[in-house]
Amino acid sequence: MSKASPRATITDVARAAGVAISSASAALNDRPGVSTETRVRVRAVADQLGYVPALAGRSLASKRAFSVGFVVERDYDIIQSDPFFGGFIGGIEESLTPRGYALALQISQDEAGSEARLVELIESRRVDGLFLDEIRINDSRLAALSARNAPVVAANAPRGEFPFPSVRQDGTAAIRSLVEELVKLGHRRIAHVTGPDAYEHSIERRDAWASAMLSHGLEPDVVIPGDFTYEGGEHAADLLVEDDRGATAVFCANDLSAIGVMNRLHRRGVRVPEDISIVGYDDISLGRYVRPTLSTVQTSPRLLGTVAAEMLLAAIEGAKVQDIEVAPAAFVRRESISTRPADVKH
Amino acid sequence: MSKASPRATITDVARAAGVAISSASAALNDRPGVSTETRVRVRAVADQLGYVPALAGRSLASKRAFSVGFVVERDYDIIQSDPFFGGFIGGIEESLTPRGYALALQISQDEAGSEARLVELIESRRVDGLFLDEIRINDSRLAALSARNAPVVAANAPRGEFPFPSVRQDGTAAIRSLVEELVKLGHRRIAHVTGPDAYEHSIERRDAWASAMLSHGLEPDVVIPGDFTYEGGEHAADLLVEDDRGATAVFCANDLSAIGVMNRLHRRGVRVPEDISIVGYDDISLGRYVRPTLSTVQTSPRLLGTVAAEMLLAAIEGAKVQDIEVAPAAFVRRESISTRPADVKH
DNA sequence: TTGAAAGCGCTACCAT
DNA sequence: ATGGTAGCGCTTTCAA
Repeated sequence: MSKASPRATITDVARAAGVAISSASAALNDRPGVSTETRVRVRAVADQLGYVPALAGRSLASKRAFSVGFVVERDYDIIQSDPFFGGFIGGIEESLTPRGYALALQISQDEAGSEARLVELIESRRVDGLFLDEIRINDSRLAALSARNAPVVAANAPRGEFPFPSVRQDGTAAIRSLVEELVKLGHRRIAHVTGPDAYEHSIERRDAWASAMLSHGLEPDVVIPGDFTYEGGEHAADLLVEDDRGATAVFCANDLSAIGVMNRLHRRGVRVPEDISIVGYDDISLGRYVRPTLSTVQTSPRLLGTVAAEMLLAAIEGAKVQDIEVAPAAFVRRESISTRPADVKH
Repeated sequence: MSKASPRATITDVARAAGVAISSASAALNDRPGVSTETRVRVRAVADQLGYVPALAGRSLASKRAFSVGFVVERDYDIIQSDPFFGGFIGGIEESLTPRGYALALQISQDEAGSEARLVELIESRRVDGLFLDEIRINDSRLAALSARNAPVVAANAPRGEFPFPSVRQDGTAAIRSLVEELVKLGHRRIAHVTGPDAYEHSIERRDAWASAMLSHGLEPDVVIPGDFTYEGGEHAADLLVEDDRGATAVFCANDLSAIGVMNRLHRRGVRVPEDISIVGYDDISLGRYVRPTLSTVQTSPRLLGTVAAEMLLAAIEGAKVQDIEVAPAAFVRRESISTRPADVKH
């Protein structure tokens, strides 16, 4: 191939096929009103010319961007170790590509920035719709986007009042069975290392833990603040060791902090699981690479992404989209839990 | 705000400001030929109307998509644990956003698919340019993209003949100093767990290791095939244990496989670093979360992303872009290495 | 400095 | 079934 031959346009195709532009368009897009013969001829000419429709033209005429946006709100350096991110995006892509849609991915460090990026994406009509995850209590993105009538699909939005359709994966059942498992192993004091209070899913996990504890007649009182990071887990471990309520098991709001807890306990001479049992949440691959391997709640970010993308495309096409609940997360027992140490009294 | 008020266009702005569309356009884009007074008035009207230029219009008229593409070639489930991915994308984003560009991210499972996606992105003019990483020997993407005159910037392309500009981070110096460090600790047999032969960077790391070994008068003969995965590392550990050449240290082509090696050795009763020292490559965060913490070569994916994006934008604007070399990767010593076990003879 | 108008590539409507 | 044509929202000449 020689120098930058300007790409063939639909006009070229029409001319070469000896038909009107409108017929060429109809033929290429499987619209009715074209004879089979014409359709075939146009197609042949089109791919002989290597014709690929230009997005900008389609976009301008059809008033659709053929892309959807996702803004990841993370510290640049933390994205690496993010559990949800990769899987969710992979899932999104999986539904998007066959439909000719692309994903515009943006990254933002903070809440204000991420809202600004979302608004910018939608207002510049760079995207036809948006994904939202990690919903905050009083999340300001919600009002900003509903005011603009943006098609939006959320992942794991809180139940109840919520302005957009959401795909959800229930984790409460898994949390209940994890508590039950620990109780069976003799544990009575099961602590919880939380996520940041600002997030709906932090609260949800905490509530699920608390209610499971209560249903076993146990007091959900050992609550250690965490922040979903490894370092937050390390700090939580320190607090736990200094705590005098003698927790023998800990349920952490995510795997990364659970691993922080685990490693810190180890460094301080506390044995896992002999002295303290640990359970995380997410099932990041890392959990299988640490020693002891981490018991956790297995979630399905990729599936959530696939479903979310399907929902969003439907919403963009004007359909009334219902919430979808995927199969609930499941408790996965690995090495990090065992029976309550014999010498602990209650 | 009420229902879907159609967004203001430049025509609305021009009319409201009482000027021609062309003047409004010039005023809004800082082009000369507009009086300060007009400029001010147009701007005022524009943001009173909440005007945001529509991408499709700009795109069609200016023949630019204002986005660039990146196709990640990964198994959907592996993306999660990918070290390079997140940082690189974060860096790209960092340079893109201030310039009004967005990133179109695609994911592909295999080589053929990823080439198809790249071609599709560029031919549909959905993007103005592309990033390439993980270059293969005889990478078919190269010809496909140069034939199409696509602006492309690669990350860590092989030195020598290469059709596109590349940002690179040298790792050979770090590998040399890692070998030197191990030699100082008394090691003589330093094995290498490779990446897949198909990748240029696998070869590069292996060559660097071999040449460092030779410069110390050591034979680079213990080469164990790996594939950059955790499981590949586990398998390599098995091979290593069964190998009779008595390696006392291993340099793995990446951190993930190094951690696989480490955990597997541990399970098989080989102590790290007492019996065998281990070094990885990448410096993924995970390396600091395992026990012992992993010695490694620290790379800078985010910086590579930032620089690559700057280069790509320049290339898109027609500039002749030179290769850029960022500060070399550095060897980071952590707990996974120590002196050669006393009982090993050579 | 300003305005008018052409045209980017496509879709969609309306005649024929 | 087919062709002509009016835009979509913007940039960019070119006259005035």
